[in-house]
Amino acid sequence: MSKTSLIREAGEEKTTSERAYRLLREDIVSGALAPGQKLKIEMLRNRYDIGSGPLREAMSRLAGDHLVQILGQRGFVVADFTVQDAREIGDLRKLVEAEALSLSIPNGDTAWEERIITTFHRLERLETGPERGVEALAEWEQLNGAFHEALVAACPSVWLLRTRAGMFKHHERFRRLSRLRTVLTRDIHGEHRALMEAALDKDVAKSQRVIRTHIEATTEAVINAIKSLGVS
Amino acid sequence: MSKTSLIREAGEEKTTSERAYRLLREDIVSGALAPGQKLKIEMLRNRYDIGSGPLREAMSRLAGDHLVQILGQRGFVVADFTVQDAREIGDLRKLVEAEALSLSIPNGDTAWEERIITTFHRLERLETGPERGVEALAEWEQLNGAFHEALVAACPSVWLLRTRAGMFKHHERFRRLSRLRTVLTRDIHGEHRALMEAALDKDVAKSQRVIRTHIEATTEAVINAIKSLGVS
DNA sequence: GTCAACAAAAATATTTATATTTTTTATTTT
DNA sequence: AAAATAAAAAATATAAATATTTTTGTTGAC
Repeated sequence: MSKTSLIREAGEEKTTSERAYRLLREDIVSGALAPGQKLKIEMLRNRYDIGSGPLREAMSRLAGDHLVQILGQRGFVVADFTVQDAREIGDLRKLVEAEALSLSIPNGDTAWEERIITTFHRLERLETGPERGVEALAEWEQLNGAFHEALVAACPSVWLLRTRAGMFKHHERFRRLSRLRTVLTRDIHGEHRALMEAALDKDVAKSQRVIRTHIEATTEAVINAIKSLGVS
Repeated sequence: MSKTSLIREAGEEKTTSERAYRLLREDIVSGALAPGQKLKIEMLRNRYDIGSGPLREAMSRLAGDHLVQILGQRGFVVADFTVQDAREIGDLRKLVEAEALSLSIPNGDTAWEERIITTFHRLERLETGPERGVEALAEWEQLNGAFHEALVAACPSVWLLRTRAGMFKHHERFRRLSRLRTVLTRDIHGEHRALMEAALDKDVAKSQRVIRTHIEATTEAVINAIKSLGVS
């Protein structure tokens, strides 16, 4: 079985473990593997055509990311979450992202500004364009993530960025859930514009205010969505 | 070979993977496995008498904690660190621990206060007692960790506490390094006392000031120690 | 003689396959 | 209904096979 060549063609990943990690992570964040669901080795082997070794390694790594929980001698489950988790992660994201932004702004050069403008326009095109359905969700998520990342990209602390990215990724699990259910009454596009303008003005205090409000609003929307779904 | 019974006698851990995780983590944090060192499977198998499967799982998990780095098809290494890392982790710890403390204080009950007092006194006994050598280092580290944890224990956000614990643990790698080399000119004991008093007074603003100063001082000491060691 | 290019060998990492242990489920007995 | 037992399923660990990287040694050009 020449899996090797196939992997190499795909391009990036050097090992089966890495592929398993990426695939599992995607399926957990997207919700394809539901919170609380048991991750049976047998099932996953069929699903991805990957042996138990690499799968176990991938799940161990995901446990470090708090996306998978290890149950003693009883296997792995997708990490469950509650309304409380959504609130906590939102608050922590607020704390960390505001800090990262305040360090990024005074450090931002022309390339940083251009990246913000570019990612903003891509996002704008999708947000103000013709209404599209659920298929646009993954795309919006991608562009939204790129915009937020562009804002903090000039922050010199990789540990701060790493922590921010972790919280953002976790929040994505919730955001996806909420967008499937709620009509977006918020003016997200306007919030994004305000964010961009404050950053390009190099107004740290205002940027922090805006991002905090933005994340708070997102968190509230997510929490309402979760509650309406009847999740604990 | 009846390893099982041995594990069970030891008590806690249900799987070999978990034991491997604990052992490796200890050896990395303590410095027994040096930063940048290659973690060859063969070597680790001899060292711990554990098979490659569990070892690889443990290292994958440690990669999630950023204590181990995965090198494509070329194995694992102990995560290296620089002066820059020490500063960033210190700053992040400052941000997160001050926030956790400010949420803990208004939430603290009598048991919380008693725990702070208890852990402080244990630490005080060691810090003001007869001068001891390097053997007391691990003990001091343990008591210091317990005191800091007691302070934030009433914080209701598990995600915040989790992040704080991660940064604290990372900082421990640096702290150990610094204590091996530098004479402690700082009045750490006094800082700890000020910290306890501000917390028990339920003075959030003062507590935050004190903890920030305390962490800053620790970070500076660590950075000087690293520089004197000639680490990049 | 030194350096680079190449090929073979060794070392190492990774994966799969197999064996063992543990947990869960079903069945029977008290 | 509760406890005990047996059977099945699942998780975990070991050992063997496979693939990759690194090292070593050789050849040939300059």
